[in-house]
Amino acid sequence: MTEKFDLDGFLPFVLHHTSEKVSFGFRDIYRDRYRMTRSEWRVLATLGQYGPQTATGIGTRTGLHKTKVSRAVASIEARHWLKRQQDENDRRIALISLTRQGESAFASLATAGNVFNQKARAHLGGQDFDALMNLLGKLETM
Amino acid sequence: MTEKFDLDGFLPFVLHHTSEKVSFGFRDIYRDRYRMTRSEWRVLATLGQYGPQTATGIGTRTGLHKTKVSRAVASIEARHWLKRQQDENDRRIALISLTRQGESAFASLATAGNVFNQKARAHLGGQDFDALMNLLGKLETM
DNA sequence: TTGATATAGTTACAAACGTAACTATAATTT
DNA sequence: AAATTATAGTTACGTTTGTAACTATATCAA
Repeated sequence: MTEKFDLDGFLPFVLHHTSEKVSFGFRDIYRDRYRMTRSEWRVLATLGQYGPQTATGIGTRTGLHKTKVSRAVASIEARHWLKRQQDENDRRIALISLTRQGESAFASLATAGNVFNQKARAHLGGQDFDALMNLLGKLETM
Repeated sequence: MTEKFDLDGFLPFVLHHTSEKVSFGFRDIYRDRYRMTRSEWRVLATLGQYGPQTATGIGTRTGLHKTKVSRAVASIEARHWLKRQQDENDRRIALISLTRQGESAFASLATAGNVFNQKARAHLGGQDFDALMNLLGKLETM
């Protein structure tokens, strides 16, 4: 006889479900506060945390596809939160960096992000939170 | 001075990243085998596992928004994998159930799903896998 | 009973996405 | 040096999504 399938024990389902639930909690913040999409928030966060870099660099750090990065960068540029500086030696690439306004938005969201993360940490307890992060890391290399 | 923000320690980011990575592994299967979207796969799985039910019921179990359910059901119906039976007493609702072809597709994907899940379980080790599922469950009630 | 409110599900429209094709430049090979 | 291949990033196009509005039916309240 055929083995039973259980959606609630199926890792991709549970993972995605939890991820959405958690992500939406923070999405409300950057969406309501600045009307940003998730890609835009990630690009902003990456530039804020790691400093000026190319679009490819942002893609590598965030795991975003280059078209998503391209569109997010264009949209953040449109609100003057970042500027691009063409590379002299390699004219295919540009160094992207936050403007003062971009830094300020990042600072605001970074603070909110830290509060959010602390709340999650408190909810699980520090040890369990760390254990979870560790287990998620292990899944990356599946 | 302002506290540092770390994207790689930020739960929504890590969770989403891992979720995508894991989900894509299985998505390749239902996408290549049947050209289904994630919503469609979830609807199929729910009907396969829990049996005939209304669109609202599917939405409740899967966490899918009712428009997603509506579209997924319509699309699965178009390939004759499910049928709807209008309720006599309440004509707003219909009982949705898999056809024989739908059952057969579900059986095929359920088997693949179980293999996939077992692989993930083996990768982490049974105890860690269970611990992970448990921790994810705890996050649901955040 | 009739008017108001709630629920089930679909549809319309704009925004976001995925894929592939494209432009431009750089690096490598012959 | 010319031809080929690789890389950075953008654009075009069709698909999927999110939000809100809508239709239809049922329930509740006056």
